[in-house]
Amino acid sequence: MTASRTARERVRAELTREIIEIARRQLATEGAGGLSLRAVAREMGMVSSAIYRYFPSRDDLLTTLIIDGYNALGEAVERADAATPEGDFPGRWTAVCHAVRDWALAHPHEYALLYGSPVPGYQAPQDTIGPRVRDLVVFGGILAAAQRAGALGPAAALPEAGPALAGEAEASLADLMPGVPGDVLLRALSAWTSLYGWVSFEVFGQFQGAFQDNRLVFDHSVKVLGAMMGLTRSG
Amino acid sequence: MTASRTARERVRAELTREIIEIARRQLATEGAGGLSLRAVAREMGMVSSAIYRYFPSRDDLLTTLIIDGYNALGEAVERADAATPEGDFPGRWTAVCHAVRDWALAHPHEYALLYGSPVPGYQAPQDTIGPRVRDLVVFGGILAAAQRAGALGPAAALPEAGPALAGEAEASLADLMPGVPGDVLLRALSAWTSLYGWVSFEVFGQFQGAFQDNRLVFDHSVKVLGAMMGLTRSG
DNA sequence: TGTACATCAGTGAACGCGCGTTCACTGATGTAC
DNA sequence: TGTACATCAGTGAACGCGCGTTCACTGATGTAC
Repeated sequence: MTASRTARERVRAELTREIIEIARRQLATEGAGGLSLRAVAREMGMVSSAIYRYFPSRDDLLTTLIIDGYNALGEAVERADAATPEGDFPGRWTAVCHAVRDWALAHPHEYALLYGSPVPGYQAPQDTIGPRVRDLVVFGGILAAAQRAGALGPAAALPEAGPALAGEAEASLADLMPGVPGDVLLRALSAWTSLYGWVSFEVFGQFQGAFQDNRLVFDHSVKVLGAMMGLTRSG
Repeated sequence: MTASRTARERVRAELTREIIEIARRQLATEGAGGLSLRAVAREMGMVSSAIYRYFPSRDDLLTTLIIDGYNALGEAVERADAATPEGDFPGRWTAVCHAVRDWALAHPHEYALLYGSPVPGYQAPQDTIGPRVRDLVVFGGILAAAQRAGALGPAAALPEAGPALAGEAEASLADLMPGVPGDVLLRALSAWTSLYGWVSFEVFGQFQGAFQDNRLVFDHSVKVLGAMMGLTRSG
């Protein structure tokens, strides 16, 4: 009977979903490395070996979580982009950024799984590649569309921070960088996060051979950031 | 005898160093979470409990490694800065960036320990705060000095990438962002790494209350990056 | 509709492993007189 | 310089824990005639 076969399969799908859900929750409390099949089984009220009816190994469960994570982040980014008027390219970029940040803050351990230290002993299989770049694809789409629309020019004048924001930046960073105006401090912060963002991407394997010579690209990137901060020579 | 007391103490200091050294090496092969007192003891040719004569617990050893890591990175950054002519502020910034990247690539697991996912169950004690900001202090010093020297103006015109670099960027990213000039692609890459750098800092606890309202600061930062990319409205 | 067989989910015990930490101990090294 | 005592490093056994994975099994669910 197709109906009854579907019944069994439906239970199976249901339990599989439940396992993933519990695993995700455990990730959130124990952290990336502490994911344990036995703990999942315990919470399911199953004996530990029963999990193997659903996932052939711990790594497969981890892979599923990773793929789901990239997809969740990707969907959030896609939704944020789609909700912004098509021609408002700066707005779309901003929306994407907020989507990434909001999702990450709401799912810190999943974010860590995707963009933090690689899980020791775990090698991501091919299946993760597609979902992994979903956010990038959105970003790329925005840039490409802006280019087609003629809305991608040379760097524009950077927006000034309001006095409130500049004041907060000065209050936070005055001891580290005395005398530097808040506006510059904020740009410096962007440069700093860009530096560590790059290095983390590279060290944690997010780039994996994207460029022939990472160092050259990095070097240029850093010089752009220096100019963005407004640094010039003296003496 | 002061001499003999020093002898015993010298052995102690020596072995302590050796434990740290082995632990650091293990970090490099096993990853951050896989650091094990027993494994260290094994490699020392000691019984596992003997380690407790040197470190009261696993977390203390971890703390030592973290502090040493921040200090090593900080020293590398300080050296790079000091080796650049004082008035060459863009050069100093660039040198600092390369120092961070070089150190991270040379010590990926230590970098992961410092800037990757937080180690589950580990709470960094107060002692780490000083070493943690050594690199930032250097950066702050450069900016503050540039300010005093009048070498910190409004954002300068961003440097163009040479044709070789632009070509490589286009080759790498053409499928994601078709039609976008290489020069813009490179700026976009900086913006992208800045986004994820920020989010990682915030999620992984590097900011811990630096600003009253992270979201506002982030929002401004993102708009600066949008302008840097040259995004404008259309339609 | 009813029966014989095949498929599959879940059980329970076991294997072999590694971990952090405690504790009573031995024996060497250092100290005080 | 020599002896009695205190300090300290390292030992070895043990506690109690959790892990991933395998395997022969029971019993329920689905399938074919």
